[in-house]
Amino acid sequence: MPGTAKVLEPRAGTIARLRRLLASYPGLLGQADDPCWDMLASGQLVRAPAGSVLFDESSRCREFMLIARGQVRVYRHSRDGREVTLYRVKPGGLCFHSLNALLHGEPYPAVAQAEEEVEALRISHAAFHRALARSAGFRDYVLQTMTRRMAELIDLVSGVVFDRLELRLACWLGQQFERAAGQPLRMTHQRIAQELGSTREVISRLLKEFERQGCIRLGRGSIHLVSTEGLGWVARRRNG
Amino acid sequence: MPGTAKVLEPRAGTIARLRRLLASYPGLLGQADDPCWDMLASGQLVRAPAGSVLFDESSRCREFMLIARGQVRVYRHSRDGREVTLYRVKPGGLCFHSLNALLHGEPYPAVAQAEEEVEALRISHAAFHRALARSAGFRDYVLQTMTRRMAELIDLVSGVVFDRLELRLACWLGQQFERAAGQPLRMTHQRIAQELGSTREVISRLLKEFERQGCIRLGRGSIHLVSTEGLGWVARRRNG
DNA sequence: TTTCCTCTGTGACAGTTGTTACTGAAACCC
DNA sequence: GGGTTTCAGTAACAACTGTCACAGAGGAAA
Repeated sequence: MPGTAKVLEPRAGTIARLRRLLASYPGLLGQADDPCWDMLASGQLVRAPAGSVLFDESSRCREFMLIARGQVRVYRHSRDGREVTLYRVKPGGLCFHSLNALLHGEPYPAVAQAEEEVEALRISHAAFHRALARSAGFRDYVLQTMTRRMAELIDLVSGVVFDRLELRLACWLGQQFERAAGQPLRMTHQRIAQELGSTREVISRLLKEFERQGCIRLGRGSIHLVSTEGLGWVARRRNG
Repeated sequence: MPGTAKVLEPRAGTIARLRRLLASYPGLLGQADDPCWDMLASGQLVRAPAGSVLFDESSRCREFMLIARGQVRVYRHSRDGREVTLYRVKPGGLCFHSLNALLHGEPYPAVAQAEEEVEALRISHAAFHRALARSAGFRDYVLQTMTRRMAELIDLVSGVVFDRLELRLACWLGQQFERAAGQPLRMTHQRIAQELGSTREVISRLLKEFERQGCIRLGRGSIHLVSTEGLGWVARRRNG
């Protein structure tokens, strides 16, 4: 049908561009339909520098964001200055808090901070709701992603309730080294404490113990993996 | 249109019956459309006695359930025999774990146990997916409920990470007394421990302390409210 | 080099929570 | 009543975690 081809061509170009941009969203693109592409095409590409706060306890997020590059850490403060990471939003995932704000209109206390420079597709309230109403693919994507995140949160709960900090730390280190393919981690003890909801001194103490056991080697601002087995041996004693 | 009225009559009857049955689901019924009613009408009414386990760590739940009466507690075990309640499914709510199983096909380790006799509408895998694809109202309901539950879970996480058990217990008691309109709670210390992920002795110790402070009065298998203010005073020192 | 600042190490201590062990009271069933 | 089970109270202890205080190492900047 050469007649329709002309009309489709610019759209095909847009779709190809979006496909490149959102290459990390197989779950979304794989089942994207027309209304979903409409929503994506209406999105506005935005950038946020590393360290910038996307929303915090007081402000509320009014738009829906699809992260194309970089990652966002969502965490909570306690009154006495401690923190816990609740989850991370990476390319392919979505932010529960923006979803919550869009669906219920109520803000939800947490801070979202870009850990690296973030490039994201910003989608308006209206376009989001339109896509949710019309695109089966988008709905599936949202539901799938939400339930997966919920499962992570439940693991977090049972970890915090049942496991000693030593075990949680060992597991966390194991994951990090796996992601980094064994490369040394550039990370201060303070940041690990904020990750796990503890304090610097306690983390230092436990790390030093791991070093004495020959699992890791500590440097200033860095942690080197020495023995995956040793770390795994500690981590396997989990309780959950 | 008297011609169509005849056809609609049995359906209208079904809908009226379902409305009565699911009276606690305003969020669902308020926006129910035809495909949603189809799903509900296809459901099978089932009963489970108090104490029965609907699914546990090994079995997986294959159907979607809408609770019409009674409530279900979903919790996790630790290796050493402790428990934490993750959430409750009550009339009007839905079970994340069945959702997870239906959407991802993977089981998720937790136990669901009826706390009272439960009457529920059991909906098949197929009918669930059909409704999800066709009913905007059902989708909205699912998403709304899921995000609300997610918010509860996040509160649970920050409570467990930041707050002392004393505060969590005081808050929990406060909520229970509020629900019971000040009536004494019928509840053993053991069950409270399982609720909060602790042990009986610790809960006994804290409750005794509350009694000494004049907040509550303890009996065998029951707790009487003495001073809402006293309890509130403890609970207000939260950290989250 | 000197001066900061950040990060880490550490010891001592306190508070909280879990564990063990045992006691007795209350309810329940014969 | 007598025996049994469930529930609560308690004390002593151990383990874990957080807090405070301070020392010192390593870098960066002046």
